[in-house]
Amino acid sequence: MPDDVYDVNKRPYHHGDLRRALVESASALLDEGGIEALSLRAVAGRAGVSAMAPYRHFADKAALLAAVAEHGFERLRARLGEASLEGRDVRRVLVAQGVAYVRFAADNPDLYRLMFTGPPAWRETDTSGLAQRPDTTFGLLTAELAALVPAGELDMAMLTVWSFIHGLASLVIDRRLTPLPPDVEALTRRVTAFFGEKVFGGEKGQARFL
Amino acid sequence: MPDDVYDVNKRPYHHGDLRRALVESASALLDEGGIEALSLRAVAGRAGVSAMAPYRHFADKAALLAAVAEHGFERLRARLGEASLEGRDVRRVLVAQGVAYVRFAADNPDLYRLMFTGPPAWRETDTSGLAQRPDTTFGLLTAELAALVPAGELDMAMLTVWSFIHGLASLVIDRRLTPLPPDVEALTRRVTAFFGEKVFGGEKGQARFL
DNA sequence: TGTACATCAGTGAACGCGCGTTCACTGATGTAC
DNA sequence: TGTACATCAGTGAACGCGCGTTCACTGATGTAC
Repeated sequence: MPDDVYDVNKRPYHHGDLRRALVESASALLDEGGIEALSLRAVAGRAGVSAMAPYRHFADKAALLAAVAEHGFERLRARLGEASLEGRDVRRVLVAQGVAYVRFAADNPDLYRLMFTGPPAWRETDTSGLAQRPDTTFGLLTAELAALVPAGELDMAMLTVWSFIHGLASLVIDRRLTPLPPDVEALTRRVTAFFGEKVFGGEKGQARFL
Repeated sequence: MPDDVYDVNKRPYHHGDLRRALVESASALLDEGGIEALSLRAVAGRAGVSAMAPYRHFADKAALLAAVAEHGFERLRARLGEASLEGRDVRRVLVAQGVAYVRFAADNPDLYRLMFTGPPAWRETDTSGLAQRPDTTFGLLTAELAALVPAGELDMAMLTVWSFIHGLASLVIDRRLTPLPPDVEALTRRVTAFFGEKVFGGEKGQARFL
């Protein structure tokens, strides 16, 4: 009989990095079965751990969901960061970020819903830290705007941009565009460019793009 | 002892208009306790009827929810219709409709979420009839656009407007604007006017509004 | 280096709950003759 | 006008399920001396 030391299948009693593993299990479950598949027991089971183990790392289910959402924002931020490298033309970057934003939502619809709408229990909670810190998602998306609009319009422009892209992403993942266009990404590119041209195209006398 | 005929509290065995009563009970529960409070049993109970009675009128819970959402779209459509009477200036009407739209969402957040996102079970279902018939909500909101944009841009303009206003409404009801502005309605008016001016303000040589 | 012991990170059984839905039923209504 | 009977619209008990969470526990680890 092999000693336990040599039994690869024998998991150590202590996991080592269970918190991270739980967040990843939860994200995977969300991806595969949607928010309904995301039960605490399923998350624990997928991480190879008993149903009670998560309580060592999270106060309750809501706390785990918050960590999943936070992880989602990190991933979205990374995508937007990549998009901002697509050239030096500010308008082109904005379109690239818009496309990346909608693509992220389309690739992770249930995660995106969790990030923004969350479970009903969050309604009264302050979850502002998740999305609005200026160095995070929203900030990245709108950091370029300062170069395009007068200072006095910056707040309005930021809110306009965010509303537009969030609305577009939401309509796409909730299947509210009918008939669903065959190429969502091409549509996103077109409408984002249209929006950008209208809102920023004529500013400061610069040439329109696209 | 009074005869049953004289007992006002004695409900007749047959309800008479239970279907409508159930939709109204469900809407009220949604308003009071959110989507989590909307169980089939609670809906039946509030209508003063046994837990099984709804099955005479709806195939299952999802069918009841669909009826509630449909009712919501009717109410939203009525609000937008009223807003369109606020004058003859097309841009002014568009702003009024935008404000009415966001106000509807803010007044009925859980209903609005049900209408657009719905329960997970709807994800694969075709619910397009709810929102996209051209004579309904979306159509009302964008019917005015034809006067403002070239025919070739109409599709893009409609999608832009809808994305913007749906995104704004969603951010408001999901509390994603921090700090929450003290007067959401004033903010809505400002940003909608800003959006309208940017997107339609310079078209066809007409003067900008607001 | 060895040992005692506090602390940490898991286990596993069980509880209580509300849910959607099934089942077999009964009271009320409408209609053919 | 009366009656038989099909159909409609409700009742009420019960089922099975998965859930989040509680409880008391045990194995593993780190540290003071």
